[in-house]
Amino acid sequence: MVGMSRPDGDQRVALPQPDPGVAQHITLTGPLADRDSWRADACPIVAALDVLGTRSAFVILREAFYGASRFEQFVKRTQLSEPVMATRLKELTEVGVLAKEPYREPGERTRNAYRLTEKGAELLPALTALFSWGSRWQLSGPQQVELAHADCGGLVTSVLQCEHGHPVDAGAVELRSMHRRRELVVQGRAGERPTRA
Amino acid sequence: MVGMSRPDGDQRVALPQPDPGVAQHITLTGPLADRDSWRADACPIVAALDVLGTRSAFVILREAFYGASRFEQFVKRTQLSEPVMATRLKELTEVGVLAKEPYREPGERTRNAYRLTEKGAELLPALTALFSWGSRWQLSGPQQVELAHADCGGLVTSVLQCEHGHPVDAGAVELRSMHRRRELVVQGRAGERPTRA
DNA sequence: CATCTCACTTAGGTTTCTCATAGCCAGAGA
DNA sequence: TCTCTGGCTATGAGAAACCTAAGTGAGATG
Repeated sequence: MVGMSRPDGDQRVALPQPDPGVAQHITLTGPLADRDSWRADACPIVAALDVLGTRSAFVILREAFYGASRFEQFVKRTQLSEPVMATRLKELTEVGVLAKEPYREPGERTRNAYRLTEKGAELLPALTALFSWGSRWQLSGPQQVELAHADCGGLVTSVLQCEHGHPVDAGAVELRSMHRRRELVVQGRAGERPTRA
Repeated sequence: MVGMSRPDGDQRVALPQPDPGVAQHITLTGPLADRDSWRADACPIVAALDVLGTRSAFVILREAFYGASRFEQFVKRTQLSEPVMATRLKELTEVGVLAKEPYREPGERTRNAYRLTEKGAELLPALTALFSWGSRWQLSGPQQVELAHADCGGLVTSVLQCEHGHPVDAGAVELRSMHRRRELVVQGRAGERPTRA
């Protein structure tokens, strides 16, 4: 997808000179410490990409967050073809990221709207993270958009935080195997679906 | 990529019954309010996907964050083929997400290590967000992994925050066009690369 | 010099994503 | 009943992402 064709105005620019790599990484703990002793068979990132692994899925999600709900809107606003749109909407509905909701305009027949479910809505941090990164490192020039906090006007980004509300530095992230922690459930808002533990 | 073939143990499971879509979306402001009046030509998400739009790129990044740096490690740990690895590493290096760094083991010839640059390291929130989402909504069963805060042991996720440190609710996000805000630069740590404005 | 290994490259083929074009069908309006 | 429209579906083709298998080439080791 690197040379991914984009139909419209391309304004990609090489922005910064990258530093010779000096970056912290995640610490592997316990039985995971020896990376060559295990395989990432159940990788959550890959599992997520099984659902959103296409450009079209991301773009459709973007428009869903921008407020689109009807087939026609999705097609027009994403510039994707109708066949792709139909396929993707069906898939995203099947996996529960979108939900069909019949609606009827006066003098029209019943049609389906596609709305984000809670599962879909929870993709916002992922989309936002890509948005911020792309904005900072890949785009330049005018005509840019940004995400702002309605309350204070500040730029919105996606940051690492632990369930106790601490800001988490990249160097302070550990990967560990999850052995049925039943006690650490905190901060789960009521009505949440599959709260682990 | 939805039916994306995965070489190893697949343990995808249908977890929750999605609700009939009722989710807040982002508010479009100013000239962007009428979504049909503009095209998302310079979409930062698409720009990001131009770089990481493949499964292999994500998986390579994952392993980079897990500590891999050598060609052989990347191949073994990602289960990707050598041709794909060579191509992807070159591309990721070219766009500045990874940087080559020559190293030499005693009794070996000089080889290249690939390390995350700052640009690459800043993808952690995006990877983490996908990680959390995939873990919560797509995976189940044992053998799962999770990200924890080294300091307190709490689960790490990616959350929305504005530049003033406020937690941002999904309903409080606005999309606006960015007209050269030179004043609002806050919180920029020294040494940061392309701080806007 | 011959051999080995690691880091790639080349060649060939399959699957998936995408597009454009052309239907199809349900229901409203004439 | 005929037509129009919006929401899909079907078909066929090109590009891209992957794979396996088989090189290549630089620098150690024997």
